Amino acid sequence: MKTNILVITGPTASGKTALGVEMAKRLDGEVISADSMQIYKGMDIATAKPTKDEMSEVPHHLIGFLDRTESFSVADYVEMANAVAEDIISRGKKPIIVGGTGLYISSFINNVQFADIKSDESVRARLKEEAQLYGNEYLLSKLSECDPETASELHHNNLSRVIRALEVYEVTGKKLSDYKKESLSQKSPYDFTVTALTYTDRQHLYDRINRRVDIMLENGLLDEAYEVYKESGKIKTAHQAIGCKELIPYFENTATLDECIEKIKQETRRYAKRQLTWFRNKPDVNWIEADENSDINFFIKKCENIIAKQRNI
RNA sequence: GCCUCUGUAGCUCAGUCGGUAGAGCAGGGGACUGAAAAUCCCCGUGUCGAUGGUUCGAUUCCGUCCGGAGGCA
Repeated sequence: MKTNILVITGPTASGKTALGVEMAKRLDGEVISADSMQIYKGMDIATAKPTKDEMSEVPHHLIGFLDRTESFSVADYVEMANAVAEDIISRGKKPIIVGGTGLYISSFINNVQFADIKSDESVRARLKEEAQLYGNEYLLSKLSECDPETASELHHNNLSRVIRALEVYEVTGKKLSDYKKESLSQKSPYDFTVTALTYTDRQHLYDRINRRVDIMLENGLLDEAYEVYKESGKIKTAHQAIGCKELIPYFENTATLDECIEKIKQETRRYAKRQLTWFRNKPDVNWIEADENSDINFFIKKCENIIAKQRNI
């Protein structure tokens, strides 16, 4: 019988982390984080990592293991998450996926087999230059000649995706659309029970976000962001973290602190909206809908009810 | 008290030489296979401050009233 893995997701600041810890305690499990920013060392406040207490109560994996100067990708994530899950199960424990990076979670659930095509910076740079010289439309039309299927799904302004598709074709001679089909050939060895937290009234979520940003500042976000700012030249992907990049204008004296704080809040709200969009239209998501009065016990109860309907968890 | 300016989308403002209006921002929806906390796409009906008048027709012109800003005493 397949192992059933519990997944806890939802927008940022919805309460995933705390629920993950509680469910791990109840199921004798360990948490596998699914968060593209918590993988990095440092940035503990900005990425709202679980606290030291939470991590000592329950083992957490794939958090804070990578230097900020390193780059990372979904393919790396799926590979590592698979290895960790296998290890946890071999020790007789339950893996629980907790996080808000939709692409990572979906790729793990669908057991996407990423082919061994690393990104080629020189090819990317050249394509980017071509786009600047001849326009985005030109690059997309170039893609539609070698990979019409992918091209038809992309907008010419979505340069990074157009470039990636062209890069794949140039480096391997094979279409990205074909790779995609092949990548879904193997079903996951696990079953999944996906739960997603949300709030009946979006404003409640936004209130939580605004409050959490204020707390982050009280906890020393400024110092942490400054550390990241100092090494910004060396950082490849970690600089995208919300809560760090928005403070740069403040450090460079081109905006006030208040303006930057507002920006952090706004970007976080928008991020939450995108996360909701990601999961809203995915099949088999069990939504846990909270209101302003819901506490951790409410989430635990709902989650347990959902699990109770599964046979193999 | 008098004079001038001003009141249009949640906010900042265009505009209609009279035929019920449009940008930016905010916000909402969507996509998503190697940077994903990223990247990209789509979405603008609102008693045009209130009330009378002129007119076939007023948010637009005129009168009055109520907000707001400035100037003179």
